[in-house]
Amino acid sequence: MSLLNTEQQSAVEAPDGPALVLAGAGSGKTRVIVERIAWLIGERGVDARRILSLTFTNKAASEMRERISSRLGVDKLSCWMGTFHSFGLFVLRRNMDQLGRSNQFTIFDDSDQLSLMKRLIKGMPTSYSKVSPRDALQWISGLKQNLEEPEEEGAYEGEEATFAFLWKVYHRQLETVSAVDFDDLIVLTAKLFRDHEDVREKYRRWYPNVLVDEYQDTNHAQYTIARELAGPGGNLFVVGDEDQSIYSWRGADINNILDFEADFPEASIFRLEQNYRSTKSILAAANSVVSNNVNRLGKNLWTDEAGGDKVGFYQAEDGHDEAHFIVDTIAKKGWAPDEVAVLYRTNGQARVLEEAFRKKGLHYVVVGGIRFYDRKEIKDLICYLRVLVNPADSESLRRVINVPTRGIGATTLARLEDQARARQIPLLDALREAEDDDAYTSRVRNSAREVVELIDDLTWESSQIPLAELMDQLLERTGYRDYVQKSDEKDFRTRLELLDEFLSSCAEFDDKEEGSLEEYLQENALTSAVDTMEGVAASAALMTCHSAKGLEFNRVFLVGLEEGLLPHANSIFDTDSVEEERRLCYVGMTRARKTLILTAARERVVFGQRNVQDLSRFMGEVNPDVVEPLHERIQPKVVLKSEAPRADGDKLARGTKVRHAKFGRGLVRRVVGSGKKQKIEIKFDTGMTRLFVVSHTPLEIL
DNA sequence: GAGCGAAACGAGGAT
DNA sequence: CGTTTCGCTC
Repeated sequence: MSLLNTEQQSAVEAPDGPALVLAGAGSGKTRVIVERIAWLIGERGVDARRILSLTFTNKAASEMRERISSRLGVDKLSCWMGTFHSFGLFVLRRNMDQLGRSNQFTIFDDSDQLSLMKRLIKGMPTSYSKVSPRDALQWISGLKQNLEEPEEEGAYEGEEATFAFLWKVYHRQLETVSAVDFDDLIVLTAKLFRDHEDVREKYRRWYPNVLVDEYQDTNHAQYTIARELAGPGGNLFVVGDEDQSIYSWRGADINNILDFEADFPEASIFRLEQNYRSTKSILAAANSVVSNNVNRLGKNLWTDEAGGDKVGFYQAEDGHDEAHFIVDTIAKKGWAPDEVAVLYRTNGQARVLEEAFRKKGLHYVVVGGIRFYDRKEIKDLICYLRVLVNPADSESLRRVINVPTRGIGATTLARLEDQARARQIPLLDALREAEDDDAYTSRVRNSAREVVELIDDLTWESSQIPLAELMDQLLERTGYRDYVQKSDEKDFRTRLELLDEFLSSCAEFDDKEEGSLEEYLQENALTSAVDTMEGVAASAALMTCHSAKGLEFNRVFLVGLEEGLLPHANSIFDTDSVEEERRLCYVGMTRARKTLILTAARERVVFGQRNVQDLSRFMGEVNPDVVEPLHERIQPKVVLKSEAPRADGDKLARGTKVRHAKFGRGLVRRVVGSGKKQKIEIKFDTGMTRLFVVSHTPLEIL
């Protein structure tokens, strides 16, 4: 193992008290934390249990744990390591009662939040304006992450008055069903530490050493947790890079890092500017882009590495061409797929790339996008399990109360919920009472009994039998497999496989022989896409720049360097947002060790529309001395554009008979828009109906 | 209440 | 373009 350089060494041996390590990309900041913890334990004789290390993902935590263990030569390392969210969960499970709430609670993910908010908006008094559920949640989340609450009634006008109203009913409902959202895991913990001295003192004494990685992406509530734990002059050791702050939309406050010196005047400050990851060319390219940001402390990364290959740049015709260029390059260079990453700005870009990888027969994994537990089938089962653990969770019960359909439709559900609300009892208990209530039809009463018995039996069994067995029973008794099979004839196979996959994940949990059903659910809620990335052998990784944070690869393709994509269209009117996009671009570029290839497309299909794309401003900022254009094609593209007769858009109207070069005769059903983007819907004689962009469709008017 | 097709809607990044 | 909601029929 190579020795640490002088800067790293002095950071590792920083004196007690607050310390800020400003560490550039690839400067070994994780290594510094690893060595710091090893040093605290090995040299300073600190009890490992007294160390709390907070990371951005659970994967980062477990990797850190492994490195420290092998560094110290121990099997089991008893430091507490994990994300702020898992730490919040850890604290709340033991102290929620201090806040007057049950220690047993469900964690709501964003789809739970969204459906709850949608319903709350529907049920709002008409005096409030209609708002979008997403906007409402965002407004609420923005306040929460700053540990703020809405001001008194009357302080707001228009939309904000509605948001403030929703803030109240939203949280009232969360409390009623004993649930917390992701923000609450942080916010409630921060409040617990801030307002409850006994709890704070307990944890402060237990964890005199607090370390925070990726400090630039902490929000105010997370900062409060760290500050309260460490106390004035405490051993708070934070590591971050202001150039990699890419989560302001999630409340991350870059000022936490910019103001550290002001917050902790006695803090030791260290700067790590030597990069050990990338070649000179890659570093020069990345530096030349990020140096265009005004709002930064400013540092200049350097490296002893050789220049390496120049940074490649390929401007493709369109998204397909871009994807083919990538797979062709991988094949031509003979790169092992697992040393390659393709990084993009939006998840939507994965589709075309996947297609190309499949066609080329290259193994790949898409990291992120739709999570496994977000799939409808899995979510249904999770909701059943949630009710077993938390009978007050009426939100989860209402989702599955009629899944598979058992005769409790919207009207009955509304009646049951009215009952529950009037009597202030959970939905499950309202269902219990409906069993014997003549006011309901016998069909409903039977269904109610069925659900109640199912929940009661499984609740009892959940403490007796392994989770996989419990799941089996659940599937059996609900007839869920039949339900899936019947509901959709086409892809029921994949969906049944999904169930099997879920069953094996349950069996895996059983094998670990620790933890309750409750912990299983909570663990799942906090598992990130990157956490589960490991284990897929010999595959290229396809992911967003955000997901790639903290990772590194030998070969990196950073794709879609176009205005509107990177920088994203929603950011280009605001200077601060453009700076964040630039940092995101920088993060993407600095993931590369040996090869970095940038690509852009001249045209791209966005939202089903073929658009002409401008080259990204960031591409223009890359130092041209280190760029090599790759425009000579690997396989000369055969230009075979069929010059089928083009229909004149003006003559197309509803009812016009047309002939499509590929699909044959049909009838125009509707015409949308005009000019280049005009679209028409055609119903063909074959019975098929499709939508076309007129200017790109070989059509003939009959 | 269930089931189906049509219409409308919304699409950034994620613990 | 894919998903959710709407509105109709049985």
